[in-house]
Amino acid sequence: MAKKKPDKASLDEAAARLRSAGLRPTRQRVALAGLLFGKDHHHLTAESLHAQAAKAGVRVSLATVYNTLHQFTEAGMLSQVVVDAARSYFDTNTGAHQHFYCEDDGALIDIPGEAIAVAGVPSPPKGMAVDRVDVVVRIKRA
Amino acid sequence: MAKKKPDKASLDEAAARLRSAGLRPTRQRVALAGLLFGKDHHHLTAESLHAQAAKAGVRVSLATVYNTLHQFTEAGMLSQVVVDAARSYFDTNTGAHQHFYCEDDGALIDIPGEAIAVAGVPSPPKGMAVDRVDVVVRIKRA
DNA sequence: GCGCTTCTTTAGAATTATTCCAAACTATAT
DNA sequence: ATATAGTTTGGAATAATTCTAAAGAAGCGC
Ligand SMILES: [Mn+2]
Ligand SMILES: [Mn+2]
Ligand SMILES: [Zn+2]
Ligand SMILES: [Zn+2]
Repeated sequence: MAKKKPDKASLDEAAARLRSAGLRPTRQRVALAGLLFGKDHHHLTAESLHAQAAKAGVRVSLATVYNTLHQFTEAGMLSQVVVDAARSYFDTNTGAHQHFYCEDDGALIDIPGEAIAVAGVPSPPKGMAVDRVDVVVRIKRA
Repeated sequence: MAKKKPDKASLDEAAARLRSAGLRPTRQRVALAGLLFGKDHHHLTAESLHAQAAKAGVRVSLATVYNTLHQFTEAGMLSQVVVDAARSYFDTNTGAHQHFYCEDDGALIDIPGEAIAVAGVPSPPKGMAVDRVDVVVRIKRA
């Protein structure tokens, strides 16, 4: 039997996490949090999470998946990765780190934050502050 | 009087450039090339170029603007900058360089290639080769 | 220039990702 | 239990981009 739904413990943990983010632990949010944070870090899109939820037997509308992803991002539980103009990726790894992006198949691979060093970033224009520095290493089949 | 259309010399130059890229110098392509390459490097979107063309009295459909931007990019005359999931930016600066991206108003500002150094990029997975390394410095009003 | 072939342009329809909306729910506080 | 404010949802609406097929223009040999 495939392990489809996250266990109760991780769901309770998810509910607690939501409460402390000021979000009501609704059935949908708890279930999505369970799917997102119960396992290793990974990358996803609204569509892929929606599909995963369906596969796990969780009924959620796509609109709610979008709402939830944005709320979780707002709350710092997810980060957004911009690598392709056509799709929005989200990342359960919110620490400072970078990515390989495979232009052939759209796959994202983490590069640990300590690995890469960016030097020489000029100071931003007056009145602006650096929010973050994103590095995308675009790769292709050799 | 505002200088609307590029002068004849730069249009001839544009036509030559197109021919050597294997593209027929049609009225539309020559005009767009004139708007794109006659001045300093800059960033643009399909919509903004389409609007600029209209203002200069050049009749071109939006579909042709999209086609042309892609063909020019293919030919190495433009590069594409991915910073926002909602819009596709193009850049007349095709040399190696990086960008500030202002999250407040969507403005792009060049960072010279020599300024930034990225160290520690791990080698890509077997069979893959690095196409390029993009650095986006996201800034916000302080 | 003429005719032929091939490439281009274009209006408008189609596609895709995402957001909006208003009505039907539901978590939480009292 | 009730009331209230926050949530979910199906479906419509947006917006950027691509597709289609028909009409137009460029290049070539004559
Ligand atoms: Mn990761
Ligand atoms: Mn889109
Ligand atoms: Zn990541
Ligand atoms: Zn640039």
